[in-house]
Amino acid sequence: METGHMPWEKNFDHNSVLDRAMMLFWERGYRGVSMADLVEELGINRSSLYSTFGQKEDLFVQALVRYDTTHRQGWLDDLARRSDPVDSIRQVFAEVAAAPEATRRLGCLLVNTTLEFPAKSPRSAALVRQAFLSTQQFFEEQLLRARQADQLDPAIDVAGLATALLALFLGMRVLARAERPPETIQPILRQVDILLRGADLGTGSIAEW
Amino acid sequence: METGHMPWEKNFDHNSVLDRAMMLFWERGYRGVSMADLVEELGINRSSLYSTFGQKEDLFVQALVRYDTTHRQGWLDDLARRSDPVDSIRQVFAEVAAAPEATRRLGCLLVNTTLEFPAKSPRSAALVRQAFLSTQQFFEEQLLRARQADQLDPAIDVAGLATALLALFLGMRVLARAERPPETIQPILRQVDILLRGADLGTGSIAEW
DNA sequence: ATGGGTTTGGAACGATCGTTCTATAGTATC
DNA sequence: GATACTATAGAACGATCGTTCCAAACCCAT
Repeated sequence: METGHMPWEKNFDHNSVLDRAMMLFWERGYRGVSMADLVEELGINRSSLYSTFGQKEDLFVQALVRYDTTHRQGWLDDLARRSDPVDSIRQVFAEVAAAPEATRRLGCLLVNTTLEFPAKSPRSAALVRQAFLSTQQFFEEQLLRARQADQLDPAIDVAGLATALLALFLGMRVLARAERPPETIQPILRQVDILLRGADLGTGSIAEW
Repeated sequence: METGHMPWEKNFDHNSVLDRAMMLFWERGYRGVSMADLVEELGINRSSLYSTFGQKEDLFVQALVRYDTTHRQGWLDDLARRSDPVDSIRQVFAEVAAAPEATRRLGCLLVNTTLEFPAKSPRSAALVRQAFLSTQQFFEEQLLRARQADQLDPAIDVAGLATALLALFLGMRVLARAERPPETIQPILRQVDILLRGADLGTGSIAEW
């Protein structure tokens, strides 16, 4: 059969296969990808797929976890590391809005999953819930850091704004998945700025987009 | 067979059957409802189902249209008729947040559809796109009416704010579908108020929630 | 050279999918 | 009362679903 590897090690890279599976679920949704599709497009054998990743739902959960750690958590961590607290928040929206059409149209796997699963997979639901909470906490932490650095109107309700930012972010992802031209999403960025500036503060301390 | 009706008239009500089909799709998604489910839960015969509503996707599109006209357009029209322009906008968010758990958890069929369908059904995609646009226009119209009634800071970017409100609304529906306790959604209402109040206007002309 | 352990290829499983088809029940018209 | 027409009931279709199973291929250890 000519595999050219040790019989106890797989002849495919675990994470790269998982990444491709994640991509397929991202594009077509859980129910839109069949096991036959996975076997074909991952270039991995049916038996290997089951022996390494378990059932379809198991595989999906693993793909979802991987998405969460790399595309969400990793992304947010990068933003927080690279930018000011206020700018890191603005970057979240800016990067989604500025993403190339193909990427933007995928939306967010976590959001897509929420709306596709009708309480069927408790693990997925819990994962998504936790991811949303974590994103909200990201916003809240950045706002707190901004406040401490005097970059934020002290009158701002940090927790409340963090929730609204989360909702704006999720809504942006929905709009991106619908076939909206990018320029119709752009105005959201300015409204984020207004919220960050505070209700009654006409400050110029925040740089332009 | 004892049907007790004229052979040329159906023995079920078209719209009430369509409503129940819509409800099923709303709860479980397009792919989550099989034709067998529909036959069983609608109490209508398989053949009747096909002869009156066509194929599954046809039925879904009809259910989607019905949802759009009754639950979205009709709802928004009611709000606009019953309230001040500004209040009608606030009511949109207030009613979603205040809806009973069971209703809130359904989210919005149009939003759910967006994320479930990966460009598979062009009709559904077009419908959703149009519905989102119409909702955005609702916000914009109310804002314009508010401006004409001097209830709105003239400096506000009406079109931009309408887009942001749409995103906030969609995000709220996503959060509602995830298993969030209602009090975690509530803060969004205050942020909507802040946006409606304008970036640099500390007015008290807007009533409390 | 042989045997153990593991991946691989691909057939095959029952269940369910959306859809079609045939036979029957029922009421009008002629 | 025979005929035409339509809704109903339910069997049946092929296709595809997720999953399981088995034999062949492979490399190491002995």
